[in-house]
Amino acid sequence: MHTKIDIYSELRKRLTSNGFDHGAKLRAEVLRDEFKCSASAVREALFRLATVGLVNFQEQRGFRVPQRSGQKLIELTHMRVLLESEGAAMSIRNGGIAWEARLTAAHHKLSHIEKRIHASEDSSGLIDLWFSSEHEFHQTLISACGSETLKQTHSVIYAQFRQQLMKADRKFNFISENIRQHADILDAALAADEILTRERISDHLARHLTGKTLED
Amino acid sequence: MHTKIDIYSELRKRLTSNGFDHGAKLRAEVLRDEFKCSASAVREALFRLATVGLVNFQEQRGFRVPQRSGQKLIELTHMRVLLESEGAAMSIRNGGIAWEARLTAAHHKLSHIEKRIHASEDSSGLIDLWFSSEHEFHQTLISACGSETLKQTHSVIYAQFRQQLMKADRKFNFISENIRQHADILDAALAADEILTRERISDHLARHLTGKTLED
DNA sequence: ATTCTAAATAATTTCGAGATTTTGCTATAT
DNA sequence: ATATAGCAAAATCTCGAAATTATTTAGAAT
Repeated sequence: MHTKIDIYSELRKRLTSNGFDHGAKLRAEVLRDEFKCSASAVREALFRLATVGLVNFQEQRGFRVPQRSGQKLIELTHMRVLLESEGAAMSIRNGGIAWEARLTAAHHKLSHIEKRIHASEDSSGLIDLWFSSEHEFHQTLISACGSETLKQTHSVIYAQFRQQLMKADRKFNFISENIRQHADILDAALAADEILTRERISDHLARHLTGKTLED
Repeated sequence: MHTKIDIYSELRKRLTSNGFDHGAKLRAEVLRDEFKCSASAVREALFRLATVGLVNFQEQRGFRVPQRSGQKLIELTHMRVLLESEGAAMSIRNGGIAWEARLTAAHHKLSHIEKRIHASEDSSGLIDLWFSSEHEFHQTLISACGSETLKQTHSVIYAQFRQQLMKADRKFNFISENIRQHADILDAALAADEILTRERISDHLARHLTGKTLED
């Protein structure tokens, strides 16, 4: 038996990691079987997901997974740059040793996984691990900013960003560039150089501003 | 008879304009009478409001209006500065004549109301008008930024900001300072001076960063 | 062949009753 | 007096069936 929160998190996970196709219809009456609960419970979860942008809802027409869109990815990337730059700058000012330690740890973990992906032929088993480690690194970057509001907003935007890329990011052609960029961000942050950190976050995300990342 | 969207918007309006006390309990079984509908319909609306931060929800403990909090107001103000500065700068670059015209119009309307409030003894009849005009001016400021995502995020943050202030802003002690600040923002925006516009938006909102605006 | 209409089918939304959980009250013991 | 346990009342949550609305299909007319 699944609890209400399980339904929400399970759906959220699928919506951000290739569990549904873009544009797919999400019928409560169908999903209820998987979760062994009523349609209303699923419906409620879908509603909540709709207000954080991971599901589209239309009156009398049900729920759908948002379509892929180059414009949307550009906007989400822009928001990420805005929020992460600001959050990282604030963390540099307020974070102290504890934050630096957490950031170093998060980078160490991410870096290890990225190197394994870079080395191996078949990286399919490492995808989920990379997604969560990449998320953790970027989350840690802003974790000492002192604003719950900024962190919550970032988490909403990040999930939508991930959803747009759930198909595209699976080939890891970008991985060697990424390894360097993550290290560069870490260095700038540890050097407490706000301007440089902002620049490097911006550079890191720049490849999503070309409108090319969604092409298959 | 009320439709579902009416329930949502009516509750949203009350939650941002002194319709409920801070911390008040929101019982679906009670509110159903006002809307002449089932508790489930109200419950659904409350859920949706919870995910945009206008209502707090706790499992098995129902819904509440968020408490006032100096820290939260500071964070929301900071987010407004971040989003409005960026949105205004982008609008300056992309907006063109049409945007300038809309901004001038919005300012004209707001300015007219602010002067009436400044002059009159009893401004209570003008409160709602001022709220909506002030909102419209700030919304217009970022309206040509080209990013739906930024505009939607701003609208969520703005609503929460307004909710924090729904009691406090009713005395209008700040109004004469505000008249000048809005005019200054308009001037800088029309002069296409991005840096100055950013500064003036920041100055305009600065009084909410002191933690004093919530005191009665 | 195409367009329009109407019936049939399918999907979505509303609703209130029953099940579950929390909260408030009272009695008892320390 | 304070704390605890048990009981009663109230609030919340779940669910499936009924009502509403959308979509598809089939038939008729241009």
